[in-house]
Amino acid sequence: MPSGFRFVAHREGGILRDSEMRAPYGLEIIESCLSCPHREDRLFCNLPPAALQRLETITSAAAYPKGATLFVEGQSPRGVFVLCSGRVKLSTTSADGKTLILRIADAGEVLGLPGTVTGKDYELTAEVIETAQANFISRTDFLSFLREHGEAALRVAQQLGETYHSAIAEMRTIGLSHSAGEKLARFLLDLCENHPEEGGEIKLTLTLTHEEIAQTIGASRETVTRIFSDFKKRQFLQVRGSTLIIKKKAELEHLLGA
Amino acid sequence: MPSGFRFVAHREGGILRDSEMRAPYGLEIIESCLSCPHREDRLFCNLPPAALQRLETITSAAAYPKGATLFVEGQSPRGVFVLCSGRVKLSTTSADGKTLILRIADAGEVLGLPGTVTGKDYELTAEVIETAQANFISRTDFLSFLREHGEAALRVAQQLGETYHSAIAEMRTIGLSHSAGEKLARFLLDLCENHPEEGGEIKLTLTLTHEEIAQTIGASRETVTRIFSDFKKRQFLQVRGSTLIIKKKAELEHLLGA
DNA sequence: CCCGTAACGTGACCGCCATCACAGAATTCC
DNA sequence: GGAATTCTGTGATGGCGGTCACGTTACGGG
Repeated sequence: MPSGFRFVAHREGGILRDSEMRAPYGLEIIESCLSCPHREDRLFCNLPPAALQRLETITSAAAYPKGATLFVEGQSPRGVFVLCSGRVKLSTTSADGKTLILRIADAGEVLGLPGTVTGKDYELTAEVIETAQANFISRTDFLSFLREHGEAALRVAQQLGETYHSAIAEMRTIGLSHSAGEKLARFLLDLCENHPEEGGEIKLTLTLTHEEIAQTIGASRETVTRIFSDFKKRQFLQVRGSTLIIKKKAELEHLLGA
Repeated sequence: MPSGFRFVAHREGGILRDSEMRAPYGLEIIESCLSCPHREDRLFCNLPPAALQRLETITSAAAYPKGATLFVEGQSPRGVFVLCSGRVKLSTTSADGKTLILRIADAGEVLGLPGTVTGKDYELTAEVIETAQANFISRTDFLSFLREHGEAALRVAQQLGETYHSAIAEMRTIGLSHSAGEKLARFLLDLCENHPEEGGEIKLTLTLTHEEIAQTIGASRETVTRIFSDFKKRQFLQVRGSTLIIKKKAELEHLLGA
């Protein structure tokens, strides 16, 4: 179990404001699940009050610094982590040290779900890349909760389905591309999905290093660097610090066909 | 909807033997879910009788010849297919016709689950490669069934978790290998998992063509052929018709490290 | 502010494997 | 049983990209 694991104080009275959450409990931002801003749109939305209260009692929160690992590939599943804030890198590594990044999880996602539900070992390693707050629920508690509350089990199934979707998407970029340029183009276009186009260009903040991008698309760090400068030269995109501006999305899409 | 879709006659009386299933109903082998040999060890095991009977009413069975497609990538999800017998190829295709095979589903598996649960389009194409019998359950029926029977929702979550596992495994062979030889070795070793070793060798029946293997591991057909003959030359394995004998599993494993 | 480390940029090399092209073998199908 | 189609085997070729090597830039902490 990673160090720095601290249990959340159960809410004792009325609803607390964000500003009140800090000092009193010695925890920052960590708060009751009931008032979590992600609750509504994620895993445990619209559950009956009884279910939410039960959830409350089996949940414990903790803060993890950058570099901490929530769980490691091959471990037997301890339970799930509901990511409240921060970002987590999910990866797998081969015997000789080569690593493949599957995805970067954002706030609101539930990590360790497949392993926890099936009982098989975690198949990925979860490493914090941006200081994170996560609520932990032990496997036994979680499973009995799901058995008691069928609605929650259905939400879990949906979440798993979406995770599967994203895995397939990743497989497509790695497996169906003819060249590294195509892979990177696919990767960038995937990023564009959730960002609006304005004035013919799309602005994104890309916090990943070239190395990490390389591990995501199955290429070497050097090629990623080279292709990026190629794309810049061809005016497809611009990079300023950690912000990336896609200027010619159409051109990138044109790389996919062949 | 594919042609050849026929509804199963509901069981009217006592249990029928396999031999009795043929002529009377004009259907071969297709029978009630309640007596399906795969029921116990798969998705709907140990459900209470009420749930099973409800399941019975929303299930319709059909036979599909080799080459038929159950559903196509990009279609909006109609529902799930419980594969009673036969084998189905699950694949995805890029714009320029290159295809990637994710896995071959065997009897007992449930197909179309992620799409049906999440409501997103099917992300894969399901093509029958060995004449199949499948029970279809429409999306609306299936979802209301899951809402009524929470235990079933949990089983669905588990099934999804396992599917995810196998997807990760595939990603590892495609993404973490340094050479095509390594990919093929990984592929073969995966096949060995479910087969017992006897006398220092493992016997498998491999019904896939070189082309299909190539599409599974992300390589060209020719390289698969070449590496196979290389492995034969090195006495790692033997091929007799559609049976494949792994003679030196250790040597194959040795290829993975580097 | 300066130093140490991490991340980025770039050149040279060269091996693997995709691609093309075609020839046999083994099927399936009339 | 012969024709057509699909599958397997093999050579030649060329380019993509992985790897090594090193220089430069950015960043963060004492």
